[in-house]
Amino acid sequence: MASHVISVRFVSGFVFGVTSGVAALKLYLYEEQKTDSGSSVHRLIERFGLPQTGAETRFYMNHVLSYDQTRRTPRWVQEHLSTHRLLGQANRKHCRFKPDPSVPELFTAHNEDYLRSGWSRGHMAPAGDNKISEQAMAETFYLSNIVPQNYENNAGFWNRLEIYCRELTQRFGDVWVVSGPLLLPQTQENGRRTVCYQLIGKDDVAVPTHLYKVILAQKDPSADSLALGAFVIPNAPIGFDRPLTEFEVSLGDLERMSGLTFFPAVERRELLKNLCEEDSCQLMDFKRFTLYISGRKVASARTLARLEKIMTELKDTGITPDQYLSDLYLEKKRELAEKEEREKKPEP
DNA sequence: CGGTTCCTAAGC
DNA sequence: GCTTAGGAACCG
Repeated sequence: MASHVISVRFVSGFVFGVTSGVAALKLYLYEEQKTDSGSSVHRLIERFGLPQTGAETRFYMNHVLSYDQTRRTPRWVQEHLSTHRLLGQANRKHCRFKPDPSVPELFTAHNEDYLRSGWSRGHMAPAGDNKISEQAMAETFYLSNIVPQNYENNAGFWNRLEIYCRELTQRFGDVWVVSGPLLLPQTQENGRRTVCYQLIGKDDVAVPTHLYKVILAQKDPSADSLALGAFVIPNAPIGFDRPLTEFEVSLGDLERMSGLTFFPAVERRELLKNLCEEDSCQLMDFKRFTLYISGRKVASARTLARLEKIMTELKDTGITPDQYLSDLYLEKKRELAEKEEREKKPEP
């Protein structure tokens, strides 16, 4: 009976996100008084309070997360992707990683923990999903949104997965994504199931063994058109020969691994379609990815020498520029030539 | 796009 | 004098 009331309180708190701790406490106490067993507990709580986990939901401009004060990482980060919000001029070069000011100093990670640790700072809500606003992008650089991530994985497979999520908005109107770290057990040689993970820095930031991503996509605003995919990605290099579907898991399996219930307000979960059946779930292949990265580099080139180096190195991989990159290159070349000519003239 | 490292100028 | 902030250069 009591557990039923508590679960209702939990769901309503999640859905509306406004149930304060005080209100929850009052409801809890009300239930206690009804069973006539809580008067001393009541006084205890009023006088000393109850332990706090810091796992409460934290709201930012374009993402929402729950922080894990034990691991100094998020436990989940949720965001909403739509075509218009992916447009904008916000630039990550103006952003800097830093401790989340809303996380108590005792429980926060610091940049020094990651420096020379062997692990990169991996976004859960990606910076690239927040080009619409400088502030929204800056908030994704709070370390509350960051986990220690393998360099190659971060720049490669995970990067391609994030790009795929953004591409999904072109075929589905709305995409919701939940991302986070996992500390999965491994079976030792003696057969014992054991959780083992590295801690880095003075703050003992936990290095996840895996990362997960849950993708919910909606083609049109009718409720039965939801498609969902859940993925568990090893925190290690993953080559272009490994398809995303290789890392797909059932939602139930991921929920058991993570201890989280995703999208709890979705009513008829059995009606959810499989994302990888509704869509390709194909990440960029090596050629397309290399062309894409070259395009980004060309766009950010500041000198003609740099520009030429980018194109030379591309051709060295055996990949010939497509029309888009060729046009981008020529435009950039013209722009930089003009700029360097202008800088040459006013010479003393 | 995802990152790091190096260098300089600002600021205490 | 030293530390910090931010831009430039570089790599996958």
